[in-house]
Amino acid sequence: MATRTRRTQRRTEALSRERIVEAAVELLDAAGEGGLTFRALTERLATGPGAIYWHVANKDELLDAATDAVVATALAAERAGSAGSAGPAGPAEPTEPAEPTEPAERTEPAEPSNSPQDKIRAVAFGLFDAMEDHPWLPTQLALQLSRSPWGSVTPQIFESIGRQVRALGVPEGHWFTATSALVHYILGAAGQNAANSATARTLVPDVDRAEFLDAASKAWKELDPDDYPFTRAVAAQMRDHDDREQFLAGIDLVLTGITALHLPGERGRTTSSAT
Amino acid sequence: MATRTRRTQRRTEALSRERIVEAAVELLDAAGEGGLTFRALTERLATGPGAIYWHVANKDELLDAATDAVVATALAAERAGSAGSAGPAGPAEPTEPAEPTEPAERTEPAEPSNSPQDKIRAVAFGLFDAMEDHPWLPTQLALQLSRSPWGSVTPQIFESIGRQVRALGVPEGHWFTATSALVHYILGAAGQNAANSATARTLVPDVDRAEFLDAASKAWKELDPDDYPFTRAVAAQMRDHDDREQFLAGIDLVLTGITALHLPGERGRTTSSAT
DNA sequence: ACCTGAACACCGTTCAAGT
DNA sequence: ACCTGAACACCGTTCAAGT
Repeated sequence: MATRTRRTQRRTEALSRERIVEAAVELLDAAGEGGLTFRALTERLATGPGAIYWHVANKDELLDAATDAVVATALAAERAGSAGSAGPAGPAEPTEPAEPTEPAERTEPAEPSNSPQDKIRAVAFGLFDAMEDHPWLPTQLALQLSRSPWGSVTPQIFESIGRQVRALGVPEGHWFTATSALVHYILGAAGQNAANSATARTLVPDVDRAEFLDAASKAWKELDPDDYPFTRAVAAQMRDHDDREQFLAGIDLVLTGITALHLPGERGRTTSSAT
Repeated sequence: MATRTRRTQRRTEALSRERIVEAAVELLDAAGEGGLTFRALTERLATGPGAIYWHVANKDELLDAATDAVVATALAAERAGSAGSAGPAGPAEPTEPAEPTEPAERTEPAEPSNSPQDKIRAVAFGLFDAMEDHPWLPTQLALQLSRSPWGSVTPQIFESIGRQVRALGVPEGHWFTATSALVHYILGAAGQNAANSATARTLVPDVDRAEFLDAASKAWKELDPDDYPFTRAVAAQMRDHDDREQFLAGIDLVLTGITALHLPGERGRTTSSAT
């Protein structure tokens, strides 16, 4: 009732950069890009703005730190999953069968084999999931990239993917190209997917994701037939696609390109595909 | 002299949505994301904010319109270059022997052949150049994608690439996957490159791009050897890479994956590579 | 129908002052 | 060294009023 929202929690731990970043992530998760405000932060942390500025230079730095933290967690979680080279790594990750339209016997690499390809897929899905959990992540990633292209986040992702590119046997001269291609595809596709999910949740909360894609598909079908013949033709495919399956197919496509172009001897072996 | 900046130009043409978007692009080009302000716009167009709001719902819509306009121009410019459809698709695609590691006799497809591959490269470089000319474009693209994933810009790019994927002979069932992979790579890689250029220009105006990459490369070499062995190893490659050559190599990599995976009969023919 | 411009609510950031 | 909180400059947006 009081117009003055009372401080939600007495400050138990001293203010610290870490605590501030943590609160920032919570605010972003709860209310999106617009939810992170120095005033909201101030209230949640039970301080004044000056206290925050003591630990953090400005809002951009805070956003970068939040982005860094979330990406680091995603990559660390993945690394743990494939950690012990020995570990049987548990049964088959029965998270959920997904069950999209029909096929997709397995959407993801069910058994975490230790091949470089599977590790790349694991890293990719780690980022994929992080973007679904934190819908603000793709945008912030793009913003940070434009602020400092080779800043703190890029090396993290680059390293995770690059190690596996090296393990694949790609000759050193092509490491940069191959890794860049993978990273660009992964960030782009995962981001697009996260945007879909977020829009489905936000714009039409009562409607599920399938219905959202259905609406988008219908919009595509109503495009000008002269200007957009291809997009119209592919509208149904867009509606019916399963995200994770599609994402995985794209990764395999890039992996196939890498092996075909840079591992002339082993075309057949590397990528799974239909087989 | 007067503290009040006099209206820079008497309004010659009536205010229109088109004129507003044009001014918005000019402001973005001149001063970046922060340069577009309703106050700046108001002054440049010699009006009040209310007039602008008569033609445009809000700032997001204006940014979307500016993004749309720039992308449309980029794609139209490319389309003009490769007009004819009659082409018998040429002999055996002697586009270029690739030969990555050192030479780069010519960075881009010099002669605009009519093969689908070359048209894809042309579209890609059209977007690449647009992002270099308009450093705010990658970020706005990402923002628009997160606002309305299948909005107005996506179909434009999707259509341009997708038509060529179809012309490539990719079976219909794979159109969506193949086109998505190409689009994600192109947007991601072009955006990263644009960020590099923009940072080189902005942060260190007196220093050229090569020196900027040199600095970034040095930063990579100083990363923790235990945590970042790959990134450190690839730092020199990052420093020495030629942007357009690299960009093209990535496109060819994805194209190779598409042909290898989806055109089983014609592995040799499509993408140039070493042959 | 189209435009004006004062006013409002909100935001990032600063800084003199406290402990 | 770390925190407080009032104050400042600026921004997107609204709206009663004009033509």
